[in-house]
Amino acid sequence: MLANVWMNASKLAEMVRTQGLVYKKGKFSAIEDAQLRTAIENFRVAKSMTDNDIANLIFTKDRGRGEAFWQEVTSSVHLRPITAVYHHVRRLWHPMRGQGKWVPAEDDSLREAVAYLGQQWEKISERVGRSASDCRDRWRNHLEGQDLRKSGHWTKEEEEELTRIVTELTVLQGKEMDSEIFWGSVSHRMGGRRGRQQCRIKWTDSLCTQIKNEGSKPRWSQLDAYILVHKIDSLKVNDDSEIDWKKLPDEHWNIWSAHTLQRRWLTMKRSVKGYEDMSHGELMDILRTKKATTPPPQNAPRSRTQKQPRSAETIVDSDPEEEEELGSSAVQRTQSAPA
DNA sequence: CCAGTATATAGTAAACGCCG
DNA sequence: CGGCGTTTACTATATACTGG
Repeated sequence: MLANVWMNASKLAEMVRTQGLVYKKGKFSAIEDAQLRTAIENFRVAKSMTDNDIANLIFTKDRGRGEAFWQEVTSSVHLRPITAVYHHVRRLWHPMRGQGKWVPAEDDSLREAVAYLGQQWEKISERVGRSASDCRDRWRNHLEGQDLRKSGHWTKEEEEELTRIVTELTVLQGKEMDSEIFWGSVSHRMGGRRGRQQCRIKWTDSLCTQIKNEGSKPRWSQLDAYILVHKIDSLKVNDDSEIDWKKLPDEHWNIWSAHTLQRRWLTMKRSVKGYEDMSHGELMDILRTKKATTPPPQNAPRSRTQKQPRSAETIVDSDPEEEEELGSSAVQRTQSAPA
């Protein structure tokens, strides 16, 4: 069904409601990508086609001609709808993808193309030499309204303005401070001086975190690293690309944004020598021991720089699954520090 | 104890991506 | 195609380390 019927999103949603259909959405993991590559290669060999033939098949506008191809490829990934595979593969195989930074000449070319053609991104793509979605992103995120846009450090006033706007949109509506927000409109209400991504990152990583920590910036501690490693470990994923970062924090350990946690994970991962050639499992084995056996420097000189140490006990005893012998040692370490 | 240097972190920007 | 989210790269600054 998923692999054979082309359903758009609303049709899918309806099937979920009426038929109890289950399907997977969201970012494709590294494992799924590998499965897709294998399936495509198998198809190519079985039909004795060239890479070029495959590319033609992927990008042909004649949906009927590629029907068997898309069905077979889709069946190689679990619970993905054929429509999602179609879009994903076309992006992945796009000849103009991944060209890196835009140079000023390209920006000029894009401005000119938009002025001439309006927002016809496929046509613009041909003129500029970047994929249609790259052109659209570059335009809407960076070029449009660029004269208004500010970059660099935020002033106190800007931070207060953002806090006020977000508070109006969340707390004053009876919502959580870190609930979903339409960042496009926040950006608009900031007078376009800051873009949607600027506003979002500034809020989730900095201002919101600071408020949750009673007004002062929290510092990343060894305990946080410990919790992060063990949370990831408890997910039992095969690869870190399968982690849903939004689901990591819980009610007692929620001061760090998903974005921050991902970044922390990345640097932690890179700190392991030879991580590039390791499986996720091997990496976790190393990190589990590394983060469990390296206690924070005793009566840490670190704690002096920590303006306002938050209560560590609440955080620790909130992780019932993760205590065991390691958990209890973490409690001891941290309880002696603040107070 | 200090200066000089290596390393970690925070803040920012932007590429990359999925959904309806 | 417009909407928004996620992941990674870059860089300035803070912190740790080292030899003198």
